[in-house]
Amino acid sequence: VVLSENSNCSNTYIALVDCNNFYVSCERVFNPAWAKRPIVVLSNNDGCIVSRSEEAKQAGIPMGAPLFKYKHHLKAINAIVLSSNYKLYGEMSERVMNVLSTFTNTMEIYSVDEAWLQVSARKISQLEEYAQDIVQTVQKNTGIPISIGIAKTKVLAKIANRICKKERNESQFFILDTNIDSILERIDVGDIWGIGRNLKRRLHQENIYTALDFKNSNPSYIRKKFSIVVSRLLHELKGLPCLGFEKVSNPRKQIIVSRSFKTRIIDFESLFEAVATFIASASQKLRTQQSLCKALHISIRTSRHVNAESFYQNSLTVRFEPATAHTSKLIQIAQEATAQIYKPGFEYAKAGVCLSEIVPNQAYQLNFFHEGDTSKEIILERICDHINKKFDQKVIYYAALGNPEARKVTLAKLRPSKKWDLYTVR
DNA sequence: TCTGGGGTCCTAGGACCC
DNA sequence: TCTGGGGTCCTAGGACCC
Repeated sequence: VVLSENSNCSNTYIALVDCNNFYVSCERVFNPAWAKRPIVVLSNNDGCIVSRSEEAKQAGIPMGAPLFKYKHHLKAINAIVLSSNYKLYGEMSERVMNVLSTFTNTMEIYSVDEAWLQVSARKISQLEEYAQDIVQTVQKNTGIPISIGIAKTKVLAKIANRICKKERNESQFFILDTNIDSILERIDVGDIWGIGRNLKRRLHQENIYTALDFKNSNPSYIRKKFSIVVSRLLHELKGLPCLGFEKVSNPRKQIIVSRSFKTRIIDFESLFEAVATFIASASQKLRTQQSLCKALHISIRTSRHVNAESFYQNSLTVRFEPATAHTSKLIQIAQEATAQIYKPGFEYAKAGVCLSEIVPNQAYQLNFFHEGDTSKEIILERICDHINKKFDQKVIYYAALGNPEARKVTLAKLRPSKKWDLYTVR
């Protein structure tokens, strides 16, 4: 366990800022009339509910629920049902993060709607003022409501944030600094950040049910019985910071693009067109972060919700030298890989690609016997990326990606769905 | 009929070495 | 007959997160 340098420094705090119902809140910024309406935002292909307004939560709509199970319920409560618009959420996220960055020197963007801020304060009243100021500024400058949890460690700040959201004591922040045990007593051990389903079950076997039980457990026993990961959580719960700050945004170590299909795919050609489309998108991300990759993983599968005989999934990882970020090279590799795992006679529901073994493109040592991406290829890709970005859609693409109109039918995520005409669907 | 997508980190165990 | 005790590197997959 590595303790941070400041572990004994009593005036350093960590603030976790979390946007409330982020996707729904983004939509409301541009449609103020929806302020009090129940709203849900759907996943790709309009399959699941991934964001809910407070009103929708109150009405009993669960997180992650498949839409088809709740359509009557949503109709009954006159909910607004929206397809997701990730471009919008990405831009709103950037605005929020820009505002937050003015409040600290040390900030880590943790997800699209969350950030950690390091802050020092001698008195609690200073922290309260600080939190209040952040809440108001973000609301004023972006229109997004946020909740803030403040404590000595990340794990405790997560708990503080959770209390703030669950118990909504009017203010939009909560500082967890005193009476910590009485709070931990009320928290289920499975609700601690980092404790998932499996660890919860194993902790229950050790008679550890609440966060307080966990905090009071024997650290060396936990380290032996579980792992370094769980042991760190225990120290964090005790107020000893073990989880550091990632100040710079590191380049991705793997880039995944995967989708469920709108309709099932049977033939190899269509399946490969989908895979090629994912490659094009993944390799563009790779180029944007100025990296190359040395491994490509392809996976395909039929629906999980079918009987055992018609279920099939397979995947394959291909390694290659030299490293590349070139779409056409990756498409060639993907074609062979897909052919190897494709089996006719199945109805494929999902496919994905994952680029890994990623290296920075300047530092990469060319293999003496192979040519890397040549400068002409690099320039060609750069121009295509630029044009596609400028026109905000795929204007130039490889023929392997298939007919874009046909692709829309299988992969469309923004296609308005007529069956929801009672709702507002983008 | 209809069930998301994109990440990180860690560990166990195999292969190999001296 | 008797069969050590380290160590490294790599990878697949588990577990967790939003």
